[in-house]
Amino acid sequence: MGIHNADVADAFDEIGDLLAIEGENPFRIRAYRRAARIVRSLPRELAEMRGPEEYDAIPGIGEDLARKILELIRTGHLQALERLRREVPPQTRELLALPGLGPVRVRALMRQLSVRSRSDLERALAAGRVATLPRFGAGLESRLKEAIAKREPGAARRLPLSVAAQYAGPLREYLASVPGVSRVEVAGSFRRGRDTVGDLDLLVSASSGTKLFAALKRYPDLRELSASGTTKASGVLRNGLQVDVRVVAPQSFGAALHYFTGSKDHNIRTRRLAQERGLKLSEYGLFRGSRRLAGQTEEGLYRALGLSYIPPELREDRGEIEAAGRGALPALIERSDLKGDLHVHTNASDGVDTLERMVAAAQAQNLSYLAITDHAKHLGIVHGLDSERLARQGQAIDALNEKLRGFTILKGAEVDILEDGRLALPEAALERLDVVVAAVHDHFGLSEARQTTRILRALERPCVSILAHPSGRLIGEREPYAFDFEKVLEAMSGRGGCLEVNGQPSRLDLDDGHIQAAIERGVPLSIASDAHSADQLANLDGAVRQARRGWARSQDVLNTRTVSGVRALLRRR
DNA sequence: GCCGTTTTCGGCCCGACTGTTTTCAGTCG
Repeated sequence: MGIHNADVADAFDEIGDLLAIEGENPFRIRAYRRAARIVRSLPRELAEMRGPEEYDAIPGIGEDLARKILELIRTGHLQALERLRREVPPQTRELLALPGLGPVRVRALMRQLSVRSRSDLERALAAGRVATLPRFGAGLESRLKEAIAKREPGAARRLPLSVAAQYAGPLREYLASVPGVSRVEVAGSFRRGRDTVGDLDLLVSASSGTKLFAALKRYPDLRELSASGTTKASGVLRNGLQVDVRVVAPQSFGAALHYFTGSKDHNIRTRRLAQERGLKLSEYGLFRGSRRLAGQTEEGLYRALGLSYIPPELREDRGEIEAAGRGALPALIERSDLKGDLHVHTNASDGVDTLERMVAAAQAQNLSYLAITDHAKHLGIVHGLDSERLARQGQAIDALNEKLRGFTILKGAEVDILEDGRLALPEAALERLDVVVAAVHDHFGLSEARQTTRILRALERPCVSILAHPSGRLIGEREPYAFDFEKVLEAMSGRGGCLEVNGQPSRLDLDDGHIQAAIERGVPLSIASDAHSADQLANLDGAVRQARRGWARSQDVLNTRTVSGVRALLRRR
């Protein structure tokens, strides 16, 4: 059916907003918003699950929300939401996104000036009626006029992590060069390695906040400084990226880093844990009364809370706190665990570097094998290899392998899965390869049923070793195509072979939730650069970060094995 | 609305900044 987790999350978010405008109990509102976040990042589709009992088992989803999920999936509607929409005009939600407007002021606008949309607000502002309301003033009035005139949509869109990194690096270096600054860390979702970043959170250890913020104000790439106190400042870069800078003393740095890294849900959980033990956790440290028990380092903080150290990639309140309490956190994979890369291109197809240069780059990256997987010839793929060119590349690989010591090149190809599930190369050509990477590159708009059948049919071919970038998403550009991931997992767990974690910054596909689901089903991962040039082998770093967010350990990943181990596993089918 | 070694009611993270303000509410992260 048509209801996806994102639809459920959107409905809960809308309920949360409308309840807030109504002035409901803040904790009830938080429950809806929290449930929306949880549902949105769930690795499995709710519609595929058994029903209310299974929903209720998800932490943060209780009896009531389980019932609402069921209602939405069965009927496509939520009576509670429709009732709310009759009480609170749904367009008032868009007012919440404007700066300085929260539920209290939106309610005042609605009740006292009959403002129920952005255009209503625009008229009320023009008539000079807004500043007359209690707790509204001239300052807020002009800020709102400006925001509406600029047609600011409110919440700025999230940038891919790799793009945010281009701005975070220079800003960090700039702040580190300010006199009196001893340490600068980029925290927030950037540090947690999320695939997209909404703003940059920088934490600074410095003798004086005001001096630092004066320097920040002179940062050439800064468009405006919107708030600046003694310990905290906020601004916007020229590209629209929001930046928050916080200054703390060294003895609080660990606690502040923890607080500023988040996630929000992880912080709330750890603070509650402290509270249950009669302690207080804030960005200044962990305290019993006025005595500081920890705070200089994150390690010390977790230790004092009775938890093992939780790597930032896991801090999403997805069970990491419970696991850390039991000492049962996974030993996450690290970049140095990777021994090879099973998906790269050369200038034989659409890459830019030669076979030799790709091999040299892999050696420089401390890898001991590399699968060359140029595109097979297919409509729309430029310079794709046909059987004959593939055979010739195979000879070149044999010749180079002769010369190499302690390094092996595997023969492979990235083969299109055609619309009907056939592969774009004949069986005879595929059989001669060590690694066949299959991928969907067109017809993204097929129905879920047809797309799933297409992929499953390709997976019936024993020669297919790896399903590359399985969801087809391009961050910020293209949504994943519709397909049933559960069915793909089921097929993979029966047949062997692995799912790829593609390191191209705009792909990072599988995402973290899918990775976790694959691991739970025992489906191995291939962590791949999909490099189209020698320097893109560095994509492996991003793919490892993504895999860590999916709780991946070294043993969950095929290419942490030696080349003979990989060969043995690929040959077993 | 969720949750429970203080368990079916009564709690629910904690603090900074702004200006609506003259002692604090609202917003934000």
